[in-house]
Amino acid sequence: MASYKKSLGRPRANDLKKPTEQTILEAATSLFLNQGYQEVSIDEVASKAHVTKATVYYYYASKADLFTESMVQMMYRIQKQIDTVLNRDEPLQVRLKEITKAHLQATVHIDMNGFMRETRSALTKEQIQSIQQAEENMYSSIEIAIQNAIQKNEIPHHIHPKFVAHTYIALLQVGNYRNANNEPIFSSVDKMVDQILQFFWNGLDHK
Amino acid sequence: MASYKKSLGRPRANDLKKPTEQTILEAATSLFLNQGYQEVSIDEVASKAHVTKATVYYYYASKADLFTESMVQMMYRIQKQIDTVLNRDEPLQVRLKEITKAHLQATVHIDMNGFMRETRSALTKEQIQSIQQAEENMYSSIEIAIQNAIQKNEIPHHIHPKFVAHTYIALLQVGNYRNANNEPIFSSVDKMVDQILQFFWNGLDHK
Amino acid sequence: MASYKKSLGRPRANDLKKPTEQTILEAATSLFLNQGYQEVSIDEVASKAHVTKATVYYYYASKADLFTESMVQMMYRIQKQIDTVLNRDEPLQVRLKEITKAHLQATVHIDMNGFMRETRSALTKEQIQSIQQAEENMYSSIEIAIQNAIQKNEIPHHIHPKFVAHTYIALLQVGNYRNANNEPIFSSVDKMVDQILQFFWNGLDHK
Amino acid sequence: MASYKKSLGRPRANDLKKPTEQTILEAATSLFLNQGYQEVSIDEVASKAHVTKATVYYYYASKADLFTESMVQMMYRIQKQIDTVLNRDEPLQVRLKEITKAHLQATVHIDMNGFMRETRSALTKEQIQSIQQAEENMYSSIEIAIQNAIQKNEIPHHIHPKFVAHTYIALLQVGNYRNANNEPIFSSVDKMVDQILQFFWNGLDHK
DNA sequence: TATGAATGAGACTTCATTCAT
DNA sequence: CATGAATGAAGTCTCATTCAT
Repeated sequence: MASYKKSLGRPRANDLKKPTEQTILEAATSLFLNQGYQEVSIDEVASKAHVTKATVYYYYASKADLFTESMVQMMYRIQKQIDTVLNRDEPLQVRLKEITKAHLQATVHIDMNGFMRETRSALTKEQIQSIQQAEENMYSSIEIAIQNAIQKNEIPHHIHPKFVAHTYIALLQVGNYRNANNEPIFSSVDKMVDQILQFFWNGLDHK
Repeated sequence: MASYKKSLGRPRANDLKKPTEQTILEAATSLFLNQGYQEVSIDEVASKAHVTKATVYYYYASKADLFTESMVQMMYRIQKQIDTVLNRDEPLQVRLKEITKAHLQATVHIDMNGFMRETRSALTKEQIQSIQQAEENMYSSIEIAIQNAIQKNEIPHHIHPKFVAHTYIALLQVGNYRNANNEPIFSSVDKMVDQILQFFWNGLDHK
Repeated sequence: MASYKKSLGRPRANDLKKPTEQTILEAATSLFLNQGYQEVSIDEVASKAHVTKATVYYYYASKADLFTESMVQMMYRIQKQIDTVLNRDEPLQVRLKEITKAHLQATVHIDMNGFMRETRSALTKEQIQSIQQAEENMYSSIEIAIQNAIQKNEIPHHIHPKFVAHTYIALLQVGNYRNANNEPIFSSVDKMVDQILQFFWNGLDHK
Repeated sequence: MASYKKSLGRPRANDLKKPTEQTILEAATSLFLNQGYQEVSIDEVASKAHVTKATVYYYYASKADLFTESMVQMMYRIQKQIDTVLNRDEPLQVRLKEITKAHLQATVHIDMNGFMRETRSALTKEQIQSIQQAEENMYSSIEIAIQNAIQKNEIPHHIHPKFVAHTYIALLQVGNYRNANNEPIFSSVDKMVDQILQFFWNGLDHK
């Protein structure tokens, strides 16, 4: 099915070819994020990674496995990126602004809630837990930043960090909304970022 | 798959029975909401509605059709319920509290964003538009309530009604979050409702 | 499924409505001839006859029945037409010319051979025989005309009437051939008719 | 439906075996010729080729594809056979006799006209053209032989080669006719061959 | 390491037919 | 006379998975 051809013999080392395993995972991640679990076929993944279906199975025992590893790796990467920003020595407001902007500019949006509904019945309990763990780690990063900000009196003491972390992520989704004509709520990303953060910051401040 | 048996031909009249068409639609709605488009098979819908696959096709030309009509009808129903509450002569805060509580207690949560990713490629343009239209109508209801509240000076003049409407719905999603152990953020629904509304109300109030 | 509406009540007698049964048969004949047995669905027949599927079944016990009656009636009609011409008091050559021309101008061509291959397994033995009988009657008409022509010394004595009758029908098929671009062998029907008859007449004349 | 069992995965190599692809094509050809397009199910083809339905789809993307390739390959084979005989250095009459006899003895008869009516709506334009092209190639072979015979003065100059080629094939069909009792027109094949050729030869000779 | 060949299970869909009204 | 509602059986096609090479 795949018509892609490789030249014969062992590939030269300086081809700086990514290991096949990683190539496959990246192809899978992108497809799963854009189309959802069921819509993506192993053939599609294989074709996008320029290998054959059997090769995908050589590295990943099942589609559910491939999905799980894709999601976990992706969330891990996002978490690292968030962490990098959050660990800077700047006011929380500044750091969140950067994260918010980055998220709204990315083409790929995470919305695990919707994802899992479709996927749940195809995964084992362990696989579901792996993914949810990775998701919670993402939330935890933000939660910790909130807690630190509380200690630095950047935000009120009485707020609930976990709730606020989720609130923040939920507000990000608003920035990704498009109506039937594919138009966002505000025409510029910057406007959107400002509105979201202002709303979020106000929301925290309940005297 | 269907174990329920009926004999061939037109069934004897029975006034107590809901029309088959509606029975099927309800079965479909519930399944689609819980499992997503791809995970639900027509056989499952049929079996849940106590009819055969062929009967489903007698009323709905395709799975995509059935899905579209399910979603549109469902969102229409939700919109009506929201409208009923919103049209009461009470402070907005009181009315939103009721809606929030109702939503968090319902077992079914709408999250069209995630839904459509999975489904997009299976639907025609017209079908997608139908669904998105119904979704926008839901948001509009809230938007209008916001606008009315602005005129009554219940909330500040400078806020953006559409943005706020989306914000509100996004916050509702937080109330539906469950972690890997299926635990919500707060143990009681009432607590959750209060927190969401307080955050929302604060968020509006940016002096 | 059929959206066609009739006005209420018993139709007026002077509507000169063809009896429903015949309307259905005509719709069926035309569809079967153009698309073959399997390609035509009862729904299509019903829709073309402006009745519902159930009405078709009210008059014809099965699709195979409907097909059989369609074919038999059609061949009977063709036979009558051929007979009318053949019974005239003119040279055989003149009479055949008329039949040939009529056949080549008709949009519908009979080719029972091909038809029956597709249909055989769907019909009962009796139904197949009915159709083949009707077909043979058609051939017989021509055969008899040949025999009469022999007695009138219009054509040689030693020829085999049945063989010649089949030969004649086979040559008619040549006139219906269209190549990949839908072009016939000769550009005008008259040219085709002349060539076929000249070939046929020569063919008979084996001294 | 298929009762023949094989285990999953790639089968052990076995040089004696015809390639699966060809086995399937042959099974398909025979079934299509005898029963027509619609009557043949992929399951039947698979079962006749001792593979599963999925294997058929591994090699042929759709039923229409399988049909197209079957017909094209079959006509190509017939054309080659005809060519082999036609290219011999013998009088045309002798060569046609051999072809005629071979055709009447074969169990499989080509009658594309009837075939295509039933099939047209299931094939793409390209597929129909492929088949018609293969058919025309068959006719061309004969046409060319006719033209050569004209140059060698074996048959009159004034005849129209394409028309005559079609005439010849049409006459072959007469030899395949069977009445309601499955009896041919003449009891022996040799008699039939003689009659057809005599008629054909006479037909050509119109002074 | 990588893959071509094959399969089993299941999905969507169509359609002839039946039956109470 | 005519039909709306329902079904059973079958058909095409997809896809995750397996296995010998």
